[in-house]
Formats: sequence, structure tokens, C-alpha cells
Amino acid sequence: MAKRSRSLKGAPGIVDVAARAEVSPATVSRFFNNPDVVKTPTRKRIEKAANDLGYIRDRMAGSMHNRFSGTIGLIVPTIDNAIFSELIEAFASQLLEHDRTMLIAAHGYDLKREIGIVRSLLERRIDGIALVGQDHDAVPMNMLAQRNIPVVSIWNFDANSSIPCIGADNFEAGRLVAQHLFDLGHRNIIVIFPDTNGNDRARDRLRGVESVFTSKQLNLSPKNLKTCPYDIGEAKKLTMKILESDKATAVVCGNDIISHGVIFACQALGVSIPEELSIVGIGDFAGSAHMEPGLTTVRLPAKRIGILAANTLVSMNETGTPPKNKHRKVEMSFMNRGSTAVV
Amino acid sequence: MAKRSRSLKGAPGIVDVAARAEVSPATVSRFFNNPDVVKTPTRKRIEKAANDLGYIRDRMAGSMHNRFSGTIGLIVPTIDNAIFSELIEAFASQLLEHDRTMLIAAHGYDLKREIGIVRSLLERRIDGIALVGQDHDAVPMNMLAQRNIPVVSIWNFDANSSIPCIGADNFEAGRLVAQHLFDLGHRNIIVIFPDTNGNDRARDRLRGVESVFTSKQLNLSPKNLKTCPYDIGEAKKLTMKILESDKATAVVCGNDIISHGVIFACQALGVSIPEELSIVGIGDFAGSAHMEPGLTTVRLPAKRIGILAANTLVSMNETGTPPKNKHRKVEMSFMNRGSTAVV
DNA sequence: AATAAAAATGCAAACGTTTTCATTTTGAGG
DNA sequence: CCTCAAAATGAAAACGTTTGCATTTTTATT
Repeated sequence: MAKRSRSLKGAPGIVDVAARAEVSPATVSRFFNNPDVVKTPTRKRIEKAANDLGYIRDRMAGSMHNRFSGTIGLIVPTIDNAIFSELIEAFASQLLEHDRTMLIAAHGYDLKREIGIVRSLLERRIDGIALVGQDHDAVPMNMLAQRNIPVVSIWNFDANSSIPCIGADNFEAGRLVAQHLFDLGHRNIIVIFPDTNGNDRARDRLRGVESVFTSKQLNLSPKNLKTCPYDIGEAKKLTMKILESDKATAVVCGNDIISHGVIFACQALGVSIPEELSIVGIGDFAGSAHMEPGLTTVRLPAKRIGILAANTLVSMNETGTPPKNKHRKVEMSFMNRGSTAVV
Repeated sequence: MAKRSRSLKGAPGIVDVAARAEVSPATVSRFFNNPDVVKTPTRKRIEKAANDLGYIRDRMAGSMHNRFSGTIGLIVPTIDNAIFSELIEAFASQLLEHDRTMLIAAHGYDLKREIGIVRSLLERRIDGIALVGQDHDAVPMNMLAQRNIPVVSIWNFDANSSIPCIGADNFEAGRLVAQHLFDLGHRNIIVIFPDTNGNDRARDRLRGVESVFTSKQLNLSPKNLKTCPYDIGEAKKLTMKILESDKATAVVCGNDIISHGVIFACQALGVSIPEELSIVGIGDFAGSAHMEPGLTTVRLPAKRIGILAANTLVSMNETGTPPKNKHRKVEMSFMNRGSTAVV
């Protein structure tokens, strides 16, 4: 591993700026961190000197002292997918507003990978971290707790969460879409969900769906509950297989991605939606509103969650205290579109 | 801005580990950075001490010295969109392999925003940065150059790029899809592209399309060239408007996102694809292969680009030299699917 | 104009590592 | 078992900021 100094003449430092502005480094530092304590004329001089030199502060050196790196982590199951992209973008943008930047990584729905990632982020001294969902390995959670790093769990609301959470009620989301189908008279319903292991969002949704089934004296069995990853192609393939034999009138999907696959499968098979098959999703991802027919789904306010999470983490390390309301439920909206109809 | 020390009893530091392992801090440092220079028994002791204490190294403190933060930046136009998600995920994962992490931000196709972002990343001492495309404001480029930060331009291949680039030949991509339509006998073709201002990828594609038009003695005019952002809903709306009056037999889209919108518009209008209208996209994003009909498009190897970019940047700051081949063209593949047919 | 209080600035000691240089330990060859 | 080179370790000086404390300057009060 060859190491080489970046530049011998080095980029200008705070002392160079100080020299040029004829003040002490301390004052320059104050100029950047607390501008109002430095007098206007001095301020002008420093500003000019910094500009002339093209000075860019070194926050790393700074954070050696005050322990804040201005960097906040986000760990998601996957980036390569419509699921979290709106969240990621919102989170990152909002952090930028607060003069922070985002360090992001994906664990691919493998919680074991989260431990290495958390460690890696900790080595970079993140000021806080947002984790998707409630299911996590104990090891990384302990590392974070031991170091007192602000953590929020996002995406899923859980009134009993030990760490602050910001998210939607996924049980309710599942309940909502299932109830909708029952209300339309459907009884022969297929449920397509991902593996719920280590995925509390999916698990809660599924419980929500199940609660409706149960209330109608129906139950979920391998016959009507199918497992499928969050992948359009897989969902399409699976659906085409299912539709060969099954006479279901509706399908509820673990999220919109799966729904997209189901819809494409129907189109491929010439099964008309919603006349022959009603479909509901969860998430309201990009495209769901505009495809034909539009997908009936539940809109999870990803953007709102991202913004709230960013604000919460920033405030947590500015005040040093947990957020006022530890468990924050964000509203969902049921989007009744063309993919569902009475049976 | 309240400042508070993270924890008074602080997380264990290298000297704590050293004390426990009964060696000097220097040796512990060597253990982490250059394990083979420390003798096996000592190594074991340090390893145990570090584990017992739950030590996590502070790379910031480390990088005060060796000038490497282990963090690499990526700036994309947008995260909230299928366009770059595969790239982002691949880039991040590959960096993780190299024990680096990714700092990412989006400028929303506004190159002016890139300057603030670059500055922000520089303040965090990134070891390198990947920028999408060739169009950039001079200011951030100078900041990077002045500090000698490794930079690669990704996504678009340009043999004349002054900085190393890794990408596909977007001119060729545009040429390919347009030529395909002409080969199928189409002459009445609508072209829907985003604003190409500050977007060299789109500009090159459009030039590629135009080159085919020109070779057929046709030209692009406001009559057949429409502008539309990369947004499914916008594209759908625009297409429905166009289809009211226009008698085109084919449409070439700036990327797959637009194509998706066009396809949905056709479905909404009952225009059959490809019988009444042929559609081509560029990108081969998630869903393009599986929708009905499958979208004829050009596959840009986003994953490959991400991996190559990560490797290149890492190697650039390990060797301190520019990459062997400065301009790297990655292969595209033409995906001939169901959305196109002879006129 | 003199004085006290407040505001602005400077000085120097941190922060947690890495690294150079010096020192000690180890091992090979005789 | 001794010598000497090589390998392993240690001591201490950086790295570029921030910040507590001390000092100087300004402002308000009389």
C-alpha cells in the first residue's frame, strides 16, 4: 500500500490564511465556526484572504477537537432499486442544507453485513446514523450505543422501539390494502411477499394482511402465500407460473416492485386488470401512478421520512438530547387507482 | 450551535489498546496498518486487547498524518431515479471491498450546485471523486486540480476528455437506436429528449440520433424534437398530447425513463406497440426488460462502470499516478425487444 | 475624560493517530 | 557462545484545527 503525501506544497491551511489576514489562526477558526464573534473589518480581511488563497477548511482536523465530523451515515438494504431512492435523495439533500454530508452503504438485506458497515462508518466518525427498520444485529447496535452515536430507525413505525424511529405503520399498510380487496368482494386472494426474515417492514405488512384474512375466517397458507424477492423480473416469472393454475381474483404484493412484475405478467398473459385480476401494492414507487392501469397502493412518504430523519439526527447532535417525540409516525395515503375493481 | 464532547469517558483509543497489550501505541498503529511487521505473539496480544476494549480506530486522526481519509466522493445528477441507482450501488460496494466508503451527493442537473458539493466533499478530505459526465463548472474542477485530488468522469466516454473517463459512447448509443428504427423502415420519427444543457450524455446521444437523420436527408426540428425531463409522468403526459395530432410511426427517447412514459401513454390511448408505434430507449433500466412489450434499448453497463470507477480511483491514490488507460470505453449492448417492429 | 464591563483577539495546549529515528531484541553464521 | 545484521519495538514529533484562558481593544457609563 504505497503512501504518498498529497502535495508537498500542501493546500493552504488556516495559518496561511491567518498570516495573510494578519490575525491569529484562532480568529480565523472563529470566523468559520462562529462568524458573529469576529468584528466586521477583521471578518472582511479574513474572507478576502481565504478567497485569495482558495482556502478550504479541513473538517477532519477540526473534528479532532470538537468530535463532530459533519458526516452522517445511512444504511439501507439496497440502493439499486426504486424502494429507497426517494428516501436517500431526500436525506442527502436535507443534510446538505444543514452543512452535513451523507455516507451511505447497502447491506443487501443481509443484516450480518451491517456490522462491517457500521464499523466502517464509525471509523470515519459519523455524527449519527439512520438505519432502515427495527431488525438489526446486536453487535453494531452495541458499538453505536457504547459510543453514544445518535441513531434513528427509519421507514417502519414501532411504538415500542428502543431507539427513536420515524416511519409509517406497516401493519396498517398491509391491513389497508388487504381490506380494500375484501371490501371489493375478493375472497380468493394471492399474497406475494419477500422473505420476512430480518425484514420487519415486510413482516409487519404481512401481519396486517393476515389480520384481515383472519377477521374473515380465512388464513394464509403456502397455497396462497408466495415468496418472491423485490425484483420485477422474478415477480413476473412467479406470477406467470401462478396464473397458469390458480383462479385467484386478486393479489396483494409486498411492495410496488412486486406489483409491477405482476402487472407485466398479466399483460404478457392477456389477463385484464382489473377485470380479471385486481392488484395492490405498497409503497407508491416511481411509475406506479403512471403505468396502465395505475397501481392501487399505499403511498409511504419516503421524502418526508428522509427529511425528518436528517433533521432529527442533526438536532440530536446539536442538542445532545434525544428527540422530543421518540416515535414518530408519518402518514400514509391510500392511492386508489385502476388496478383494483369489484370482483 | 451547542457543542458537547461526545463522551467523557471517551471510546478507547490506541493508547488504551497499547497499554492493555503492553506495547507502545506505535506498535498498535503498525498492527492495523502493516500487520506483517509485527511479530505474531505481539499481534495476538494486540488483537485481543483491541477486541476486549471494543476498539475502533479513528481514521480521521490517522489521516491527519498520511493525508488519506479512506473516503471517496460520487456526485450524480440524481439519486431518486432508476438512471444511476445501479451505478451507485456498484460503486459503493466496490469501494467497500477496498475498505473505502462513499460520500455521495446529487446536484439535480444543476451544475452550479456542484460547486458547493465539491467544496463540501473537499472539506471532508475525500481521496478521490467520480463525476458524471464531462460538463462541469470550472470552479470545482480547479479546486480539485489545485489539490491534486484524483478525479474520474464516468458514464460518458470521450476520447478527448482532459480527465480520465470511464463510460459508454453515447453518440453511438443514439446512433444505434435511431439506425434501428430507420432499418425497420420508419421515417416519421419523434425524438423526445431532455434539455441537453449541461448534460453531455444527452447531447451526445442526440447528436448520434441526428447523424442518422442527416444521413437520410432528414432533419431534427421543433416539429419532431420534443423536450421532456427524465420523468415518467411528464413523458406520459407529453406523449398523450403529441399522439393526439401527430402521425409518427416511431419515437426515440433520451433514456428508458422517457420510454416508460411513452409506453404507458400508448397503453392509455390504446395505441398498440409495436404495431402502431415503435419505441426505443437508452439505458436498459430496471423494468425495461420485463414490461410489456419489452423495451428495445441499449444497455449501458452501469455496474461495470461503477466497479471500474471505484477501482480506478483507489488505484490512483495508491499509486499516485493516473490510470494506465486514461479513456476507457465500456461496451454497450443493443437489446432488441418487443417495442419495435417494421413499419 | 476616566473607569468598568464587554467584546475581540491572541497564545498555546490539546485532539488521536502515524512516522521517523533510535533503541532493543532476535536469529544466523562462525 | 559471540558478533553483527536484520527485525521488532519504542519515544516523541508531527498533522491542522479548536478552545480555554489571558490579554488587548472597544464601548458604555458616569
